[in-house]
Amino acid sequence: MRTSWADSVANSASETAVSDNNSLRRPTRATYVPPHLRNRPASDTPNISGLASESERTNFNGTAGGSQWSRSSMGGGGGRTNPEMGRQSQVYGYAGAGRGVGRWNNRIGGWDRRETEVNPFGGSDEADVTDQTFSEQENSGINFDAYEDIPVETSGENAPPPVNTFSEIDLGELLNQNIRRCKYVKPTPIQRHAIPIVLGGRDLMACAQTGSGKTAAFCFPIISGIMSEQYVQRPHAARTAYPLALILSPTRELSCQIHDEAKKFSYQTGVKVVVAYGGAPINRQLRELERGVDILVATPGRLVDLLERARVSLQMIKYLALDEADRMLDMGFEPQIRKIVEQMGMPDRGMRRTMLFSATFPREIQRLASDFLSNYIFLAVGRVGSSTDLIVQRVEFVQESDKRSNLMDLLHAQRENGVHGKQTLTLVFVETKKGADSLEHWLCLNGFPATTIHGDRTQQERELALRSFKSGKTPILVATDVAARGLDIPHVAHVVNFDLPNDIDDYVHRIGRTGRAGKTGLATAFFNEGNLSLAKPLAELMQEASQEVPAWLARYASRTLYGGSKNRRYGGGRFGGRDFRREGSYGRNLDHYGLVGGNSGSAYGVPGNYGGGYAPGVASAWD
DNA sequence: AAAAAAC
Repeated sequence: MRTSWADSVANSASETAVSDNNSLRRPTRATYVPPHLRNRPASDTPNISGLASESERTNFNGTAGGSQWSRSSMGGGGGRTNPEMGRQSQVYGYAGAGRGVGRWNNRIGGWDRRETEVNPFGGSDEADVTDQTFSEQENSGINFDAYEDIPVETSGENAPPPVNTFSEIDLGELLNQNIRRCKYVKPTPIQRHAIPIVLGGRDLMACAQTGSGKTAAFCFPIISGIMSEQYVQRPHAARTAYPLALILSPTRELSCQIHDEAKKFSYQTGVKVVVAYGGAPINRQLRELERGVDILVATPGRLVDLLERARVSLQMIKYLALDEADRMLDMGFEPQIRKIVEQMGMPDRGMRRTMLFSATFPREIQRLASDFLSNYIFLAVGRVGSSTDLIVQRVEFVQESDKRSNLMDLLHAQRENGVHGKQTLTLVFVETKKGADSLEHWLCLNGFPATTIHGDRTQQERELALRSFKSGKTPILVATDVAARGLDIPHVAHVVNFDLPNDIDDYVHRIGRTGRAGKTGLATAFFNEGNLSLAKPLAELMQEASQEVPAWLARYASRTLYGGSKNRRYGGGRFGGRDFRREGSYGRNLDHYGLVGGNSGSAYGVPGNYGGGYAPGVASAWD
């Protein structure tokens, strides 16, 4: 039987007192103090247990808490009494704590770091939270009824059902407050499905379009889970940090961005988020870690460093999330990730919750990834106007030697058509770091303020470049693939693939830097004989996104002999991936992703505009 | 073949 929340508070407080007297039986272990109870003077103890009585909790579980949230955030529609709420509250043991903490925090001043916590919602910061700001998207004319038609595939045993509103999920009042502060009115499709799956204790491999709210989808269950697990004990070694959750991403800037988001979601919850990445002074990161960490956001290299110095231990990890998971498991990263997950003391799969997220998930990477997962749910979710619908894609045939003058033409046209007062940002992708520097130099010489971001620049230069671009000071950013994934840069109107990538997945991620937050975007690609291997997948992708495929590109595509193993899912499919575990019965010739939808399994939601495959030779689950 | 990721 569970002890009550009030008991646990009293227990932790008294055990802390014992520990202070040096008479604890296990001197290397201190009782875990829940994040929201830390740094609390002992003299306040009597007040605590009195606050969250059993009756208050019952009251909260029944109607008060739920309807309060529903009323303020959902209008009248979300206020129905949900018979499941009581049960969920029992399961997660959180509802009562949420209310108790809220009142408690009002009474007690100066005991918690929350008093000095910088308000991440202050000032202009608030305007930055637009990616999932549905009120804004509604204003921009998106038809939200179309969400009903979003193709969703879930596979795996007994997937917890999706929810339609945040109020159906018992995330806790403090987190709910932050969700409101972020102006998230309604969960995005990936959030509707992913959050119940993880809160239900299941592992997850999730495939969802760029800009569809993945960060919140893995942060919410982590934060909620950490707040509701009151009885966890963490060892304390003087200089070793024991995070409960680890979020890994492939670039430093993306880790920073996730950290910033996670700070918003955990504001005033007492859940501590720390970021660690290379290229920045390690001492500041070490100090932050020493002050305590619940959620560690990191890039792999720096994390390995910290683990080898024994400044971080993964022994207490309860949640592991890999963002851009397919990149994290590709050839360059996989050994490092395997080391972190399998050889550095992290609890085995099954003893932790593991979440893998990306917009793309090649089959061979899925196979690798399944090593890290336990009886997982595979989830593929498209979204309204999947980013490729919001993005107009153009391909021009441009010889290598003509690329610069062609870019110049684009930029001049843009400058002439530009609306004054409205910042137009252009992101130019090139293949190499040297190429980035040289193109930036040339652009500046020719009167176009540009900057560049790539792995040969110092971290300071990289961050300065990103800031300068975001602010519009240098409205052109020349980038390598370091900027291809995950970065949420508002107001990018135009992505130019000056050099096309060799992998269609990289193309998908690159163009996903525009067309965000319900805005439309333009993506222009320069194609020549050097990109022949991309002809077929690119033509298929464009066809699938209802883009105009130039006749010359279609010819290249049909001539391509490559087909085979590099064959992709875009021909005839919609966005999304397919669970590689389900491919046995289809025959091995199916493209390496498979397709969302089809007539099998639990897939549902058929978009009305499906127009058939581009290339007749490509297998489709619809055929 | 290139890019990213530690000092």
